[in-house]
Amino acid sequence: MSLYTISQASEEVALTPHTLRYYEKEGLLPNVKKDSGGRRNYQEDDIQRIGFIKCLKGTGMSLKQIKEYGNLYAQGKQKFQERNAMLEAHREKILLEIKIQKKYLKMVEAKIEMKI
Amino acid sequence: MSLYTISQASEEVALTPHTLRYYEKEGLLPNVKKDSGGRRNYQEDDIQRIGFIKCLKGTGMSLKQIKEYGNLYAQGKQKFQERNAMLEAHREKILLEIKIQKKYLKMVEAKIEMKI
DNA sequence: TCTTGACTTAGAGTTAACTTTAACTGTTAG
DNA sequence: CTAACAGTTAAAGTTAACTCTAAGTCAAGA
Repeated sequence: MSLYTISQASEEVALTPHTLRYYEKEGLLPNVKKDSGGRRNYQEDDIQRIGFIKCLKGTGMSLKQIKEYGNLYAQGKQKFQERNAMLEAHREKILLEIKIQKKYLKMVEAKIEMKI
Repeated sequence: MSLYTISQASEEVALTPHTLRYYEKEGLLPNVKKDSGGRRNYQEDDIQRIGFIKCLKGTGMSLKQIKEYGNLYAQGKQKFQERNAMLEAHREKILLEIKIQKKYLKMVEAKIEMKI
């Protein structure tokens, strides 16, 4: 089954087809299947993967780092520790960022309350 | 009193002197005082203002918009409503962003917990 | 058959927010 | 006096993550 064509996947993950090809070219999406005519067939796990890429990217990880993470992932359990350490460091980064955002939120709210 | 020279202000707000001049040139810091020799003297309210600029910038507002906000600010109470509307919209944006970050945090934590 | 959507490579363009460089001149503290 | 710090303009360079253009080829559905 061809679960998703590029334009269907594009809609599903809210990225343009161009960006999907770009991610693939940059090595973030290895092993995307293609049909006899060379068209991409995104499988469910590709969609999941893109979802996680968006999560990492949305929390400030660079595509370069995301790619490194993916490479570790591809090397299986032998790289499990390294990969998990990466995620845990990233988790701390997100926690800190949320903390900062909350502080900034308070500053903005204080300014609003000033009414001057 | 010259409260802060550029390098003192630079340390205080954790921005390079170059960036401070750049912000000034871009119109984000109007009315920075200068001494007889043309050197910048940052006053306490300049430092406060830079702090708020960092807050807005840190929550994703572009320098261009920050400048617009500053312009409204400079026009006093006649633009109070417009300015406050801007802040309130920004407040919503921050709230949404925190929400998204929390969702992403959960996704990362789930991945960590998977241990695969 | 024709239109639509997909594919390719390769490179140029975009945007934001700096950052650096050049090529100086001027001021002040020790 | 001189080193350290400050100033100027003007323009080029950097980085990330696209985004677009060219200049085609190819395949499938109505």
